[in-house]
Amino acid sequence: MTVHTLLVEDNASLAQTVIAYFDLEGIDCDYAATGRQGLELALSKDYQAILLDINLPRMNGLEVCEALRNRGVDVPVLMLTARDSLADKLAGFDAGTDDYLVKPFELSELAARVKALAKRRSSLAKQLQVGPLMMDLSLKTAFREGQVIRLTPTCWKLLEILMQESPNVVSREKIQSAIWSEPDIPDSNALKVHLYKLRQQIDKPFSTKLIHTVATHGVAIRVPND
Amino acid sequence: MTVHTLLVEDNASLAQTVIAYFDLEGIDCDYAATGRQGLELALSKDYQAILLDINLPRMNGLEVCEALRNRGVDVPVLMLTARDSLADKLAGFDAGTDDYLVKPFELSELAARVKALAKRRSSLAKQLQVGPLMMDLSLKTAFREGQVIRLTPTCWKLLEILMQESPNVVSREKIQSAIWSEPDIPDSNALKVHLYKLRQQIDKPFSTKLIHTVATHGVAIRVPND
DNA sequence: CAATAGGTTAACCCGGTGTTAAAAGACGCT
DNA sequence: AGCGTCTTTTAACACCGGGTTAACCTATTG
Repeated sequence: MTVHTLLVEDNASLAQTVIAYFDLEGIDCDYAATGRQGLELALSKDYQAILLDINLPRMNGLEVCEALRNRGVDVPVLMLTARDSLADKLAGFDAGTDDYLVKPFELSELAARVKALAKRRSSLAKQLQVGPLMMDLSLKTAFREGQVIRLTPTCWKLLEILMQESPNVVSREKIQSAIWSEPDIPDSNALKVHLYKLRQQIDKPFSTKLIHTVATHGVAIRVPND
Repeated sequence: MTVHTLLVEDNASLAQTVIAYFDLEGIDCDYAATGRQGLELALSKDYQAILLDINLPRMNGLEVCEALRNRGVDVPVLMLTARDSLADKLAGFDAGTDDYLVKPFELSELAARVKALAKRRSSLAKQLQVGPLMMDLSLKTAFREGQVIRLTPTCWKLLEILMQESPNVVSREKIQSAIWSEPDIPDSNALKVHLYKLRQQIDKPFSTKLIHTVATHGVAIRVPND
């Protein structure tokens, strides 16, 4: 069985070397040159492992990794770093990295680690995160600043949609059709009430509000200023 | 919600198979047999994803993709390739491809990727920019020199029209029919007032003015001297 | 210097949204 | 089935901010 991976690396010649070697090892490897492009690919396809250079144009490797985790992608990530500093490694694990390798490295070692990673799914659970808010999809539990948040089923769905789209604004129509299936959308102001209850749970007890209504456009969940 | 796609493929029987399968998956699919025809369709309609065969008569897939990008079309493109060579993949990303699939492929996988692409497109940050002014359509937020600009719904629409047309002058009639739908266009000087308020937000706090009225012709938003 | 296009200001009105309480419905338990 | 609890929906109301007006001001042009 072939292994499907994604390499995000701005040094084209290094990338080509790695890809050529992986080819011999039976590892299929997609390639992106920028962090942003890598993130897009990682979100659009299902890889068994992702290799991220730390230094990338547009969006660095740690940021890419964090963005992936925030959207619930739990593919194993291996970080490639030129700097052998402790700070980087720690930051890497904070961002949700599974392994790292310091440049320069042996191609054979890289291949071995990738294969190892591909075998085991990332140990991290599937979860969504927006600032201090965290939603564990497998535990079916939401937290803010470590505290458990109790949510009714509809509020859960509502929050899930908002977090998936975060930091974008979601139109009320979109929210409705996501919560209720077409025919039985409530005719009155049910959504308003659920939104209100959600706010009670998520924002009321804390100082910074995360749920924001954008007049006529809809609602967004995001950390302010961002 | 149905997904609208365009398939450009010269092999008619393969195309038919794909179209039939997509139908089952709820994916609406237009079809073109040549690159040139595909390009025309892609330019005339608004698709959520475009599937391009690399080998096409008249104009190959990469060329079609490049032509689309050059004209500012940013619809996600998935390239279908028979050759599994690195060169092709790289050339594909150069041309602005978002994803690719090597023939022969599973129909289910193709459908999955198309759906992923279509979804990503809608959540991808689309934004308008004019000099220091930036409008993020997904965040529903406008910035000037990094600062957030607070806009009322009508001012938002107004700015959107101006930026879309920038640096061209937009006539007042055009603005009106864009903001209000035909029957309920205000009879008095509502537009003047909104324009005024927009200026307050966008130009007042800064040294260079971006909104310019061109006597009797209308209004334009652009960086001066340009 | 009049005529006309565009800019400024403030007042009023209306609609979208937030809030609250109570009725209706779903669900598990005995 | 019947009870109690929790959730969802409904309805009614309060509130605030944006939209529209109209009236006045300024600039430009023939």
